[in-house]
Amino acid sequence: MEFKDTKGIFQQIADSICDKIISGEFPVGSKIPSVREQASAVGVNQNTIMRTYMELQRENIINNQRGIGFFVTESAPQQIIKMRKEEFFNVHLPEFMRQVKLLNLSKEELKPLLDQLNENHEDK
Amino acid sequence: MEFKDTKGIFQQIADSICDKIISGEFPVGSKIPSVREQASAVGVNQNTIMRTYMELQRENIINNQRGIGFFVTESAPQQIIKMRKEEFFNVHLPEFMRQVKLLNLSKEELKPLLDQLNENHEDK
Amino acid sequence: MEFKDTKGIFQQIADSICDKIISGEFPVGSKIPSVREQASAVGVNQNTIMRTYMELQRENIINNQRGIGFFVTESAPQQIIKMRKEEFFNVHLPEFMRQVKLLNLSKEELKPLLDQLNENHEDK
Amino acid sequence: MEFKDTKGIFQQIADSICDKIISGEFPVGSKIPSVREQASAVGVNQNTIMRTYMELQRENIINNQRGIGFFVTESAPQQIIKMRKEEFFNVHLPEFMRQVKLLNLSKEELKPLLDQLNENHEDK
DNA sequence: GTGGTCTAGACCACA
DNA sequence: GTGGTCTAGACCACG
Repeated sequence: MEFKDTKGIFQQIADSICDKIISGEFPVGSKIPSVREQASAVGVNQNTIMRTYMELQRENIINNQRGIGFFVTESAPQQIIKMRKEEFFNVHLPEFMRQVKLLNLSKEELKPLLDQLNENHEDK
Repeated sequence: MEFKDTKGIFQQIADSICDKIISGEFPVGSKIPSVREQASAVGVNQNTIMRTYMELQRENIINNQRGIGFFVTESAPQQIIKMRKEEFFNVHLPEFMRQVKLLNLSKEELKPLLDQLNENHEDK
Repeated sequence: MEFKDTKGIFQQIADSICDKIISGEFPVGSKIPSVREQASAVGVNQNTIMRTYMELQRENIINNQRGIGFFVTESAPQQIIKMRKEEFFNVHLPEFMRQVKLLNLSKEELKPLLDQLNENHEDK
Repeated sequence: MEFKDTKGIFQQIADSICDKIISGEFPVGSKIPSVREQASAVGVNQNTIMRTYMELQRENIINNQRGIGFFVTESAPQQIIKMRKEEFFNVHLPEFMRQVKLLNLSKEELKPLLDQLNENHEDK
């Protein structure tokens, strides 16, 4: 049996920032909130935010212009989407299907999800 | 912003035992593996298993006959399914749909899931 | 801080036998129930009863006539009462008074106890 | 026959903390000693204290502010007193009266207790 | 510094 | 053999 490691708070914050990048809320090249702003916004210690930003910088998702702030890199959205899709198909989807099977859920019960899929399809 | 606390190993083991209860591998009234057996089976310390079992006992999913072992209670499967469904519809499904939307996934990409749903439907 | 050790099951059974000796239910010289009887009566393993009896024998409260059974000794009641009074005044009474003080209980609330005391007095 | 389970050290520590809460030594809202402090203070392992605190938290007697410490809840004193009174009248008092009867104790012998009661009465 | 989890190993009471 | 408690010591995330 393998155990999943903890998803630290800093990771969860990083995820939410990535969400905003791929949803367009933080466009390529834009400045993301400062450490202080972010810290008070999510009610967390500045150290934790700093660690989040450092991590994102290491992954080339943001970069730092000293004294000014952190900015979304050119390649950020592609990178994030690639990582997310991998994670989705390797982890979330299988786990979701396991639950669906275990609870023996019907199409009826998952109607909202099916509707969602139809909308996505239309976008293309 | 709310943060999910770490899912400790003991919790993950509890979940896997619950899985086995609702899948019928551990029927109502049956004895589940002893603390020591379970510990060596999953490669974990006895204390960790003990904590798992105590937790499940507090939730009336298993009970204890001193010197003999832990047994699956009558009400265990219903309770677990109830809890799981709540968690599914309140947490997992919304999160799953959020991902599906964010990654703009098509029906095509989720074909395995749709097949799964069709099978479940037929069982009924 | 000092911690009280466990009162084992065998001890609790011994106590209940002593109760019956000083209350007259098991008079001096009488035969107490056999290990097997006692075991099935209190729903406990025979080993546990055996240990109880051995303990009581060591304290000269009962003695053993091989092949016949265990009998209440001449000195048993005095011994027990002496031990009990010591324990009562050194342990139970102080603890009881502590609770009474902590919960700030009134005479009214302890009326049953006071009545009990009056009855005892009359007996003398 | 029912057997009382061992009162573990962690339980005894919990009781002593409850004592301090209802006696006013740990007022509502105040921080109780940290796990490490308490552990070294009572000469016990940290895990044992941790278990004590977790138990008290489950009963809503204390709550936790991450990284800061455990604090006495608003409702703690009422809860504790309620529980204690129940236990007193259902368990301790009957047992005490049983002892008093069995040992045929007189008012004279329980004078300290009666004095205690008079003091409590005056407080009201 | 705080809580929180885990390991390794011991010892106990009970069946 | 079973559960159950405790110790000693380590490591983590968070403030």
